Amino acid sequence: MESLRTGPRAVGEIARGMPVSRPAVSQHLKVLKEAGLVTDRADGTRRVYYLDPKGLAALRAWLDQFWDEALTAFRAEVEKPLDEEKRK
Amino acid sequence: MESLRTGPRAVGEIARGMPVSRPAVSQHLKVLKEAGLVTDRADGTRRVYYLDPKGLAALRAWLDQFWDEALTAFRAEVEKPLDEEKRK
DNA sequence: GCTTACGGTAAGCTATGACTTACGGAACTG
DNA sequence: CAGTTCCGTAAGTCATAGCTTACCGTAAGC
Repeated sequence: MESLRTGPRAVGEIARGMPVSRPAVSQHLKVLKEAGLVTDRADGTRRVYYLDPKGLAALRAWLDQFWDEALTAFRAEVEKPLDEEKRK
Repeated sequence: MESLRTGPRAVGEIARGMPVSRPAVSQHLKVLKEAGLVTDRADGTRRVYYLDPKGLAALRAWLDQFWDEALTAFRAEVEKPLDEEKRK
């Protein structure tokens, strides 16, 4: 995903900058595609992959909500002062 | 982490709602703690864990930046029109 | 002081994630 | 229509993530 951050790339192109084989990259991309995080497009014999904004948005939305809930709970915890200690 | 979303919890308390053993939960918490995503506090013989806002914030910041860069690249790609096809 | 509740850590097992090599198919190239 | 490039998938290997059981320390209750 880091490789795709700056734009579309073909499989072999990605693999060249990686310490792993091309098939390994293909397998990664397959998983990411199933997860909705990347999409691909044919370009001759090459296959160009790029990030899927929808997937990223979903991830962001999830994290944002998680963040909100956690922060709310955190505040509630802080502003729940003394009496707690007693009735343990 | 989902278990801690709504507030602090003790280890055993978390484990009870999980399909795994208590030590397994302890190990998860250890990793999360090393990652800076949770913190803990002693409470008698119990050990209470809660989300670490700092860690969450860092995660959010990373994802936000990733998102920005990706979206910028995405726009640039779309607004890069015809002439590309020719000089392949 | 004994016992009981709670958790961290060690040791060991197993499923599987992540890689590799090998192969085959699709699309351009001359 | 051969040869080349690019890629996906199959099959097999290996390291280890993630669990379990067992054990030990520490705090609290009676």
